[in-house]
Order: sequence, then C-alpha cells, then structure tokens
Amino acid sequence: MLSKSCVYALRSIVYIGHHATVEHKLGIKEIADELDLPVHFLSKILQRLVKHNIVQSVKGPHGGFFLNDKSKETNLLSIIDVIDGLAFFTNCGLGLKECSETHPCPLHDDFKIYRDGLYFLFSEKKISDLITKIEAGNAFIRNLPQY
Amino acid sequence: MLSKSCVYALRSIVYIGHHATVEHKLGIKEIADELDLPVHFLSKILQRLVKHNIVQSVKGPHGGFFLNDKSKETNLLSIIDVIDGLAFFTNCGLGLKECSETHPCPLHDDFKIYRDGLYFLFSEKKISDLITKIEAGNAFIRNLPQY
DNA sequence: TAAATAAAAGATATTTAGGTCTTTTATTCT
DNA sequence: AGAATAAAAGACCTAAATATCTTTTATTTA
Repeated sequence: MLSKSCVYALRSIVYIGHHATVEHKLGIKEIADELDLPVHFLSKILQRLVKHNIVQSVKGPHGGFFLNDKSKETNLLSIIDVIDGLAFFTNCGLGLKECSETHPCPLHDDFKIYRDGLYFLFSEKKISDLITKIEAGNAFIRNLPQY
Repeated sequence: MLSKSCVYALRSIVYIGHHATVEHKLGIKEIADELDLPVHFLSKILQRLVKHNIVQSVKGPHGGFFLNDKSKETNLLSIIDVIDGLAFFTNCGLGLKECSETHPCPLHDDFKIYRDGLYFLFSEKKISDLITKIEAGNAFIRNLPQY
C-alpha cells in the first residue's frame, strides 16, 4: 500500500522527532544506521521532506536533522502525499476510470469503507501521536518486547 | 495496494465469467480489446490463473477462456493470493519486523482494523457477486452511466 | 493427416522503484 | 580566510514490474 520510500520516511521522521533536538541534531548516517536503511536513499527522501518543511535540517559541523514543534504535529497523510501521492485514496479499487460515487463499480461501496477509513486514520494521526505510543512501549527500533 | 497485474486479473475474470460460456469461449484478443489491456501481458496473467484452475482454457479453433461454475465462486482473495501474494494482509503498516500482535508498533491497532477489514471483504466477495452487481447496473466496461 | 487456430511458453524490451556513488554547497570553528 | 563538516544535488546503477514479440504446443476441422 505504502511504498518503501514512504515507510522509510515515516519511520525516520518518527525517529528524528523522538531523538533529535535543535541543540542535538541527528546526522543522516546515525539515522540510517539506527533504522537500518540505505544512507543515500534515505538522504533523498529526507531532502524532499525538508523541501516541504516537514523536516528541518542544517548543513555543516553540528548540523543534521531535527523537527520543530510544528513538524511534530504533521499528520501522516501529509507525508504520504509528499512521497507517494494520494492516488490510493482517490482511485477505484479495480482501477476503473468509469467508477465514481454516482456510478460505482461492483466493489466500490464495500472498498470505500476501508479506503476512506485509512484516509481518516492517516489524516488524524500525527508524528507526535506515534512518538507518545513509542514512549508508552510500543514496538519500534530498539523498543524490544519485554517478557 | 493491488498491483496492475492483479486488477487486470480481477477485471478479466469478471469479464470472462460474465460473457463467456463453454459453448462460446472468449479469445485473449477479444478480452484484451474490450478491457483495453495489453494482450500479451494479459495472456501471462491468465496463464497463471489457468494453472491455478481459477480460469479454464482450451487451445485451438473455437478455443479460448471461460469459467466453470466452481470458478465463478472464487473469492477475490484467492486471486490476489495467486497474483500479488498476501503480504499486504500480514505485514506491519510501517514495515517493521519487530511489530506483532503482542508487541504492536504505534500504528498497529488502528491500521489493523482496515487491513483486516479488507482481508475480510476480499475473502467474502466472489466473482459471481461482482457479476451480479454489474447486471444490476454497476460501473464496468461498457456499463456507462445513465442520466 | 494436413492446415488452421488459439493458448502456452520463452525470450526480450521498457519503465519505475529502489539503491549507490561522487561532486557541490552551506555552515561552523580555528 | 582556510579547513573541516554535513546536507544537497546530480549522475549513475540494479532489480522488479510492466509490456512486447516470437516460437511452440494442443486442438479442431476439412
């Protein structure tokens, strides 16, 4: 559903939001190492997010990536929009051009429930919400299950 | 969510099930023309479905594709399984390996609702159900909206 | 049984997503 | 100002999905 680029984006933003501050920015290498992602590929992804002001960055010594307060309140849909676009949430489940709300395909009404549900979920959920969950013990990088 | 191959598969099965009979089979060219799909690409897809006995085919003069009664009752999930696999319905929404039911990622519980919903939808819905809908006037190839 | 037909199978090409490497630019610190 | 640092940008490479073309096999009919 979401491309690799997109889940890499979500994971790295959450990681940056959780661990970086303006005083202590995170370098691309650090992030890629921790999340086990290809450095240069992630670099491209973060570039795009910086351009859209979803992630903040500073070049040079002690530079790196961080999130300002506003960025932490970014909803997941905005990130998906930047990386993958919103085609999934608008296109017909059977890929039919002739399918619409007024002239729905045989799958439309049923499919729409979940497609719209995901749209709602991604537009409600913010980066800060995910960070809160991680702090509460949910699975993430290095948040290993406690038995 | 579903690959092009997969929606092509679904659309062509529905079309075959709707228009072909054992007496009057449909040739690959006819199908591809009607559904506006690349002939040889569709051919490959139908081959796989024939191998899995989801579509029936006969070679030679008056040969072509059709669906037997059992095939018409195939659920959509079986088709998705053959073409795309079921990874979408089992994998974590954030692509995390460490995410599980007992140690869920920050998105898991919310995402699961829709992912499982789609799984249920696709396992309930049969080809015959879609054909019934088309006969009732739902959007499909050549089923143009009536104003 | 030979010719015609149509799917199956194989080989190859194109496009897109994913990934790597190198050079440039901005910033900091000495 | 010059060296060091780290992101940005650009060029390039690889693998997978999508698409096309050609040959083979099975079937029918004359």
